[in-house]
Amino acid sequence: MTDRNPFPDAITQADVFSGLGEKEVSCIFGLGRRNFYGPGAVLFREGDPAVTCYLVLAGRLKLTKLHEEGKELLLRYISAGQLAAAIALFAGKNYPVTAQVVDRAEIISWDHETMMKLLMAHPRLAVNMLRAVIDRMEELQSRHLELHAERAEQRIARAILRIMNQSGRKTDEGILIDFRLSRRDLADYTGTTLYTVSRTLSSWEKQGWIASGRERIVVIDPHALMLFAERD
Amino acid sequence: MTDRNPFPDAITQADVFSGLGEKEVSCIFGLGRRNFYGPGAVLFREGDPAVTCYLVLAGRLKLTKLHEEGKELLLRYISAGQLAAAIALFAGKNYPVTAQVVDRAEIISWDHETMMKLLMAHPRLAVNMLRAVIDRMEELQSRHLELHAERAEQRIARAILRIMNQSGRKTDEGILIDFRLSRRDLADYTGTTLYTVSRTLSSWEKQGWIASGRERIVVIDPHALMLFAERD
DNA sequence: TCTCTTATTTGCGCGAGCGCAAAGACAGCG
DNA sequence: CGCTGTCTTTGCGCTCGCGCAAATAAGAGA
Repeated sequence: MTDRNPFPDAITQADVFSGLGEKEVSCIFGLGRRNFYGPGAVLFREGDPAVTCYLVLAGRLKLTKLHEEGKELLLRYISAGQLAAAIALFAGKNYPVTAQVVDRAEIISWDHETMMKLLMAHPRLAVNMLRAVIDRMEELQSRHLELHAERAEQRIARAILRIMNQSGRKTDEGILIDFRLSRRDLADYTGTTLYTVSRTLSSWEKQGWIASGRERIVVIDPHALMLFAERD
Repeated sequence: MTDRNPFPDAITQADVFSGLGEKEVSCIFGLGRRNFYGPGAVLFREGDPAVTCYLVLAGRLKLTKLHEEGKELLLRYISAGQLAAAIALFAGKNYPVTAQVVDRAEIISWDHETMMKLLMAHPRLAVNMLRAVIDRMEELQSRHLELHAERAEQRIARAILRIMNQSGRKTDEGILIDFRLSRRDLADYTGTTLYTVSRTLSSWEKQGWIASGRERIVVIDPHALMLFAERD
């Protein structure tokens, strides 16, 4: 993120750009708008007309879907190199989710017409996006199955392992999950409640599998969690 | 489906082909293989290497995902004009679901390399597929939210309404759901059990909202079901 | 350092709906 | 027309985990 290297390799080589030439990528980037957002900022809200697609350059978003007063579902986190709101390609749609910044984030965005022209000009880009969406579809299908078939504690275990794999940072204590993650977030992500998550984490902490503080989790024994998630 | 009109308008004008010329469509069709399948036939099984994409010309498929002995989730039905297994575009993947024929079905299929070439040659096709996948993603997200936030009976109401809208046929009794749909299927679709579905349908039958028999449901009062699904 | 706010823990009771079991209904087939 | 397998119904008990309430802990800001 220095001035000399405005688009780090990690981004220009993001999955959505694989197979595209350097020139094509910089042309695509040139048509987008870059912005910074602080923690808690809302990129778009569920129900708003979908007019803009986003690519996260740095930081992290969370996508949520609302249901009545207070109840919400945390659908997924979007981290650097990933797209959000592919839906905005298609005119006349509304965002089906709300996107909120977790950490401070840098984001590039394209409006609907621009992105559609880019897709028609670069079939490879369309195919890459198709792949990204299909991958997410698969993940969501798996979580849907878990929600249907597994007990609350197992879903919590899987959620922690999934988030750990995506965003874990190794420390001498164990694998630290590197952003604010409250009991409430985990509950919204796993389809349980704050209370159940808290009770479960407490019991794992007593067993020495994890260490946890306020909005902070360190996984000490991932293997134990895996076994727990897999067992009948 | 006469000899003179091997691909009826309903199919050649399917959403995935919108915006493509007649010549392009017939070229795409020419590269596929057509087949008939009987009820219960399995097109592909979860975990098999994904090598072929399918488009349903007539009939109906169901996509399911397995979890342990006997437990399964019914992800969605695929009816005429819809694609299945877009995942097969990408080498080295496995089918994440099982596809089974419900009624007798006619299906056209393309292997992985062919479809990938078609996508690169016809960006419009790629964009249409992207749209189809995104639409399904949205539907799955909504169902995921329901599974998380609503009680079993409300989810069953929504499921019946959704299936009714997709496949209802008007009769003098009410709106008939036009294919074999067992209590077990509904349970797998809504994430409940056969028992809960049976109890719920019985109670609605007593209220006169529906009529039901073995693997058969007629919706008499859709409005009552809607109100029931929406209420807190 | 003190205060205020927000996150977390834990006890307790309750209700939705799961799941077994057994009986009843219906379709298909010879 | 009766047999057989499958689908459906319904009673009953039990468990998971929700959800309130109240206490406690941990940051954030002045």
